[in-house]
Amino acid sequence: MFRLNRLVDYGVVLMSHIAAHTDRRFSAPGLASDLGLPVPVVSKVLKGLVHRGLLTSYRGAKGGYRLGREADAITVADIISAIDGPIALTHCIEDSDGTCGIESLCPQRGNWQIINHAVRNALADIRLSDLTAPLPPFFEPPLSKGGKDVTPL
Amino acid sequence: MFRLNRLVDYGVVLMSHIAAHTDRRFSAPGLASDLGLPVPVVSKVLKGLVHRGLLTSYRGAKGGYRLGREADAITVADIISAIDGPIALTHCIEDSDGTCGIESLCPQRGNWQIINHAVRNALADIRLSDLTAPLPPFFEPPLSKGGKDVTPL
DNA sequence: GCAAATCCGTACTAATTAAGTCCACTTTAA
DNA sequence: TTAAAGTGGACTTAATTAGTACGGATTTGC
Repeated sequence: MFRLNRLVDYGVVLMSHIAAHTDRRFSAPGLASDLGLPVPVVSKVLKGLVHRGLLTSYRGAKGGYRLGREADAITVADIISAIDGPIALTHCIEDSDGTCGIESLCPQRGNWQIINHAVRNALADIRLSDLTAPLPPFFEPPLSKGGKDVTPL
Repeated sequence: MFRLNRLVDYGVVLMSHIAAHTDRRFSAPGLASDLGLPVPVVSKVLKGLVHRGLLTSYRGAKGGYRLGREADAITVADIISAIDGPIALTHCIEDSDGTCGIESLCPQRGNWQIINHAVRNALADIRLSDLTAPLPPFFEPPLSKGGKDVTPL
């Protein structure tokens, strides 16, 4: 179906949620309950985002995550490639192990680069700050009652 | 890896090959041997392309395939969606079976539409006539044992 | 009219990839 | 010191994709 995989889907949702409250730290369990997803899954996604610097993590009790840089300096392409690896629509672009013997002669290579660039550029043009829809108020954790999810900074 | 599936890869290669010789009909077995792919696989891909009118098929002996319309009236988005189904990067756009209980309230929907549109537009801007690299005469297709990528590095 | 070449549709199996889980470890606040 | 967090890697299961098979329909040319 030519679609992003689910983890990327989660990633975008998580990032836009976190971006909506830059003054807070969000814990993995808290985010998981916000989104109704299993903790290990959320954790896995966050892991990738941290690794690429899109999120900063804080360990220990009251630890959690916040944006690694400004929301307008993070693009959708960044998020996708953090979780999913490089955005390469076809097999031959990404791996350089030389499985294909005819390399430089390859007549299709140019074609795929045209296509790859078009898509990459499209995704690199969308910033996190353009994705303006956070989870609405009624999805937010019950802060007043023990603040189980979101740790205020 | 956020990539097109292999059949789409084949499809683009097939289409650009066929587009390079608009005066010929190409049979499925002929194309398969040009690309070094199994006939049933090529056949499957061509099927989808015919179904969407990107190719016209001719049955019977001396039958085969040719472009269904001018190369500059066929876009990469057309090819992808013919083989792979609609270009919908995330799950919640395409199926309307209501698995997602919050549908119209869904705060992420708008975000995904931004992203989907960007990618769709990028792909719809690339025409088959822009993909100018046919298989050159000296191209010797690698002998395929099934899962080989058509597009070499 | 028949045989050969070709496309058509569907169902099936195998292979690959993605999704999700688990666990032992480290870090930090109280 | 203990509990609440993140980290990293290995693992299992689920889902999807790739590829195969086959019976049928259509056209050409002899």
